[in-house]
Amino acid sequence: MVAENSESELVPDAKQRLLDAAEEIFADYGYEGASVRQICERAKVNIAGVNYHFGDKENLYVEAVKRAHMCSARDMPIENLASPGASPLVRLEGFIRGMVASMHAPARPSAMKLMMREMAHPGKAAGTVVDEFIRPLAFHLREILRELPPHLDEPRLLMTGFSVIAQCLYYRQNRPVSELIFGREHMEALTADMVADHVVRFTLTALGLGQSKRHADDADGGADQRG
Amino acid sequence: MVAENSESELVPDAKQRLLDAAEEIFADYGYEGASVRQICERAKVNIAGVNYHFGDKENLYVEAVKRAHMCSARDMPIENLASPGASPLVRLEGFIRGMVASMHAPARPSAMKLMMREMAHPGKAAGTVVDEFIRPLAFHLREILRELPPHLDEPRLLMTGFSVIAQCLYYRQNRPVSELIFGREHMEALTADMVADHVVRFTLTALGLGQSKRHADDADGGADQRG
DNA sequence: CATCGTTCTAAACAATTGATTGAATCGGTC
DNA sequence: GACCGATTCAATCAATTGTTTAGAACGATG
Repeated sequence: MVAENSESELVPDAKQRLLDAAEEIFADYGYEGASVRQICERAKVNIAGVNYHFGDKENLYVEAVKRAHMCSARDMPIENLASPGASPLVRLEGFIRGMVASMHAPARPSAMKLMMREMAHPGKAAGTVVDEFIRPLAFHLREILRELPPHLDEPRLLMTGFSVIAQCLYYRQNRPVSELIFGREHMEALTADMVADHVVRFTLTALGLGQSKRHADDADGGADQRG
Repeated sequence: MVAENSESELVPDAKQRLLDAAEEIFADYGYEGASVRQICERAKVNIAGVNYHFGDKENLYVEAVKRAHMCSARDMPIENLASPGASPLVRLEGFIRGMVASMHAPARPSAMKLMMREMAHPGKAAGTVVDEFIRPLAFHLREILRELPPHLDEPRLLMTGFSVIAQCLYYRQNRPVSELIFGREHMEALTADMVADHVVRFTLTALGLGQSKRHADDADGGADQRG
């Protein structure tokens, strides 16, 4: 039997170390840009370890992506923020705020980077990630939008969801180029709360649910979540 | 002297063939994933040609990206659609429609793919592309938004521009994963005009410039541009 | 024809890649 | 201690990588 993990194990298992290192290296350099030697060096594991524990480089990549998406799924706004009894409006706001927050400061940055990289150019691990993580999130948002007052037909529902997700994803997908355009300091001045407030207001106003019961105009700053 | 190009030259120069091939291969497989042999094979050029004409692989990549951005800059909404005398509202609508159109069906797909790949993970060629192409576009949009009725402060101006660009970029950056989620047929049902109409309406409504002089509610379809 | 610079070609370069081998080491069980 | 499966190790594999070399082919000029 495999030793699993003894209770007083300060350093993780070699297999876990390989997954940790693979997550970082693959996230930074991509699949082709990363070498198994580089990964094994960071993981402090012999080169043959990747073949012993995972078979080959490709399978190590797939397993790293799978674990990355499982780790990133925890702080996503599908479970923790969506109180099923609340009104669709507050559920939409919760969805946006949760998504902006997890994009702005993910619990595991390298896991998020790796997942976004795989989503930008879907490979062998994309199907699993979409099935277990992305699609439920997208359907969850669509169900929220479906219940909202301006009842839309299906294509409009789809595009409205895209408009919401696009605004949230932008600050992660296009942060490097945005920093090149406007300077890093201008981008770092945009906190998660500012971005979330803007996206919520922009989206709700676009849906015609704007200044009804929302905060008046500007200068609120009452950020409750994200302790 | 270099031969440049004789007038009755049916097949492009070897240097041009290398750039064409590099554009496609780099766009499809990325910098590390592409090999100079693969590029030279498609370009029907000897392996040493890349070293003779460009020095090394990296410089070939940079030149390919530069040319790709110059080609893609032609059908972008900064010059052809922005009539400087028009009102900022119609200029914003023109900006959005032009950007959505060039994202939906770019004149050179591989050039667009290569440019987006470089922007996703900025490398040696990102600075040039940003300076000569992306930043003017972003500043152009910001100037339009600055003149619009709801006069915003700088951070809000920035985020509003991001909301606009994010919606346009989404359909190019996240098309593969969107097809995985909802199926290719549902994505292909979204024509460029539908997307442009939605983004224009969504954005103008969000800015409080909604149903004033725009088309009434739905079912218009009067797409003028894009002959 | 001879000479020059430009361009292309075949061949090989050293280096790195992912993958594999067989032996050594470790931790239990008999 | 002997045995066993699990794990790790150093060493090496064939293949591919980007790069370079020397020489041939080309066209123009003298």
